[in-house]
Amino acid sequence: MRVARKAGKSAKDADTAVTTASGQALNPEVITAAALELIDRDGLEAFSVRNLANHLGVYPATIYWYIPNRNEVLAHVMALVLSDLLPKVRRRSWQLFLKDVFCNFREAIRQHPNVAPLIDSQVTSNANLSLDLLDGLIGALARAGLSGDTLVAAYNAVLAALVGFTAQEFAPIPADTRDAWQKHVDTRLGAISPERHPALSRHLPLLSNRSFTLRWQNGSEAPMDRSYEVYVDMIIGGIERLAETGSSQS
Amino acid sequence: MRVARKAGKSAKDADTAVTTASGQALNPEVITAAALELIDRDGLEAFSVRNLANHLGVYPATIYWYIPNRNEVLAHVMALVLSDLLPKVRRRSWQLFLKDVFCNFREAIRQHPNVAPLIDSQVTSNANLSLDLLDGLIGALARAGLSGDTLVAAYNAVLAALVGFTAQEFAPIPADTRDAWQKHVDTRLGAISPERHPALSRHLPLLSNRSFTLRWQNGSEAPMDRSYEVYVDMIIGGIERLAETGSSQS
DNA sequence: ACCTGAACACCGTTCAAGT
DNA sequence: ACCTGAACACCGTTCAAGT
Repeated sequence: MRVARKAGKSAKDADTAVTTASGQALNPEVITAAALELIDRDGLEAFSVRNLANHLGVYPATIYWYIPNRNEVLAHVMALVLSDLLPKVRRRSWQLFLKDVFCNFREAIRQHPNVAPLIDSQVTSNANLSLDLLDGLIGALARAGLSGDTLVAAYNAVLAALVGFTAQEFAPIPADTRDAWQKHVDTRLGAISPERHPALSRHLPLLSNRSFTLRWQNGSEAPMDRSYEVYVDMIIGGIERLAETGSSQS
Repeated sequence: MRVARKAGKSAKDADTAVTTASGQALNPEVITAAALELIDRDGLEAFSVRNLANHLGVYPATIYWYIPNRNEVLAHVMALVLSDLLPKVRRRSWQLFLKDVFCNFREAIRQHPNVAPLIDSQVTSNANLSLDLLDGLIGALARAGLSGDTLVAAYNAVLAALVGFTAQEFAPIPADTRDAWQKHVDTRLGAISPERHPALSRHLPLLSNRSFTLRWQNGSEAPMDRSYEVYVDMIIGGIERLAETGSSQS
């Protein structure tokens, strides 16, 4: 099973050794890039340190010489995916700045949807968002006229909103959901009866596969562009209103 | 290691057999409750089907007779945690209805913070939110005057907002973050220099440990009540504005 | 300094066999 | 119908040993 490793010529292995076959250019960056590649290709569930090592043509323990544990590998992957969120254009209104960040974030995840489940665990805790970005966000809120506790609240609202929608939009949907849903829709007179759930059954045709918890495809197959636009406008509008009312309300 | 199982009297095992020692009252509900208990006590990372079986005084394979796989167990756990979100009081304004749901959701997770990482994967995909709740939410948006695509967008915004903040607030924070943060703060003149990050370094004292990505404790230790209030008001205010402008804007 | 080779202590899940 | 007992094919991580 583990043959012809250093030679790296074996065509038996599905993965071709990427680096160490030639020179020992192994380093955290190479490892992170390879990890993202694997996750993009095979999904997060299939990812393991052992697969990663295999893909790099190296023994598992080698990974640990560069990165201390699996979680840290995933943190690096998230940092890579989210490394380029800062809007390029300078000196725009704070509203447009925020809008750009929201769009960039979603776009970044859209190009690597399989990392979506990592957003909450990796973004919030360890700062994988660059300090430049955080500074930009806080600066935007300050320019909006916020300060003190209200600025703190607005910052948290923005960050919650930033990751919340996208994390869900691209969250993987269990394979059996499609069938389970089919059953639900078929027995609509049962579980989703007009008497018990009037609003739901009335608007179901409209919401079907276009809404969270009422869909069987995720954002990769069924994007939610319009909803995201409305959502972002809601957040920005909310900040505007917060700035108008002032930071006086307890 | 696996001794005196059916007798269930062994005090060597840290876990006391819960059910099957007496009668075989084993069923999905009992299993789910036991799983939640374990997750509450030991955290999600320590949870395994084998531990669960052990805790129930039963062999791992037994679990699979009632619930087909590990993910399904976790789905049941989420359904249990989120089973009681619907506001009791009837006939209030749609604004108050939404506010109640937001508060109930956060409160439910606050009582079982260790399930926070499951929110995105389990809530969005499989409908662990009851149909009653979904109907209530859609009904509230309809009462707000929304319809068509705008209602869809608003529904998605509400659901994204509902789970986004809380999932993050109670997300577990890696053990080493505290130290890593300490280092960051110590070298503030380095990484967080006033020249490079003016807004961040200016407001850092205010944001420190009170904001996402700038904290070393999660919502269990450092709650974010005020931010959540502002956040919820932003969302509800956004829906109001959306209803006023009508569903005309493309 | 960097990597091998093997081991340790776990997993989720399956399956024949018991009752 | 319900559970045992053991196995299969994996994990993350550690560590002595090589170079």
